[in-house]
Amino acid sequence: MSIRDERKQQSRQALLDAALHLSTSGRSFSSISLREVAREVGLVPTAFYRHFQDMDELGKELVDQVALHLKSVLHQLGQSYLQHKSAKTQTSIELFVQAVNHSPKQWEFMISERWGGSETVRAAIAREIEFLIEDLTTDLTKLENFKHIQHPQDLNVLSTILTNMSFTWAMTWLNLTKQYQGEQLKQQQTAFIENASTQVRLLFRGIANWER
Amino acid sequence: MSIRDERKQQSRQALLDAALHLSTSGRSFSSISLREVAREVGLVPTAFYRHFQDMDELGKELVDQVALHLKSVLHQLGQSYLQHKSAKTQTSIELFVQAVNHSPKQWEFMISERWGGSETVRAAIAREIEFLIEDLTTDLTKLENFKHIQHPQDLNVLSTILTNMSFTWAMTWLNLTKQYQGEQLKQQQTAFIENASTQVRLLFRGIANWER
DNA sequence: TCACTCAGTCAACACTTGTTCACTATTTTT
DNA sequence: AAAAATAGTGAACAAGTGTTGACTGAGTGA
Repeated sequence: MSIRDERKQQSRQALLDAALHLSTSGRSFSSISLREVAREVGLVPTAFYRHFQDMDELGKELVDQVALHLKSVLHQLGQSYLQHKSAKTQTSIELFVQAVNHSPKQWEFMISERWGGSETVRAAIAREIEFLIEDLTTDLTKLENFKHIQHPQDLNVLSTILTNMSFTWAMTWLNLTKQYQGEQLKQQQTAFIENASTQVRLLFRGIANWER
Repeated sequence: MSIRDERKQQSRQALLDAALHLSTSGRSFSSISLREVAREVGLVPTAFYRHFQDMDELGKELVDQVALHLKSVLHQLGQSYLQHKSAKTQTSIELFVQAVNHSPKQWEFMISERWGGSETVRAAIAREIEFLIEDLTTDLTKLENFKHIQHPQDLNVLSTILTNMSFTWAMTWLNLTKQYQGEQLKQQQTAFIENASTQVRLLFRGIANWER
């Protein structure tokens, strides 16, 4: 890649990073301005147009990038679940919140903009979530515990629940860090993990006794 | 109430209605302006200050009002569930989406602003949702099917799941109406109802076989 | 009846927004 | 080495924003 293309790529990425940063600092993507994003990376507003036609185009690109990131994180998470044979549900949840802690902005963006104010971003996210659910479904097919499920669409239902619930967990978890601190935070966190674990156990108890 | 107070109340309510309308027309609450709201009800921007200090205060009030509405709708829904003894899960879901259809803007506001761009609105909604979960928990206590649940916090977990999932259902349902139309819409809708029903059955199968 | 309260008006302010256009300076291509 | 391409600049625009202060006039209470 030529020097110029490389630098352009840097600026482009800086704009995307700035947008992600700004729209996960208590604001929403639809309420941040083109000028703010440009200012954040030390660029003049007009330079923005060298990279994106408008904020909507940046938003679409940002969704793609964030979704790609989350997908790899989730895949990694799934692998480490398969590795540890007799994995307890609680440790699974702990691994999950650890993953959320590792890239909080990506999770927050994906979840809060899912029903956010930008039409195009919403559409892009909906598309990515469908893929996510699809991927999870095929992963579940390979698990020993679900061999007794006859109708494949039942696994899809489970995948849908798990995905949606994990989004709620992630956001609730992140909110804890914002609301509490110190010892009280730790208390709330362990309480939450216990709660989420029970949710999963409840769900898997349903699966174990499933018949149409 | 005096004539003047009555008219003031009308304007106040008109402002709240306008805000709800604007923030559920593909936009978000944090991206609508004080002037827009005033303009929508045919008032000069400065008149806004006779009713609210700023948009945040209006937002808090709007959350209160919407939450009150949803609470009554949900209570009514719960009652009609208790009335019909052998209620099938599918008809329950159908009643639910019917309720969502009855006041779509309220549902959309509550759900999309739950993780939205306004700090104060988010806090207010979080508070209301906690109450909602609490109420549902006490309602579940009275149901015959759950008498075997020993730990009361387990019912709270179930209530949490149901509440969060119903939010996702409501939003997914409303999105169908925006994405499809005609015969294809009906197809998607019945498919969704089937899907959501399976989710509930899965959950209740877990409850039926519950033990710590 | 008459002074008073106050919801709504009007004009003005300082500021931010998206977008245009002509420009500069550096890299790439010929 | 000359010419072309282009990321970033700078000034300017029309339009929208929140908030101020002084006003008007219909309804209220003495």
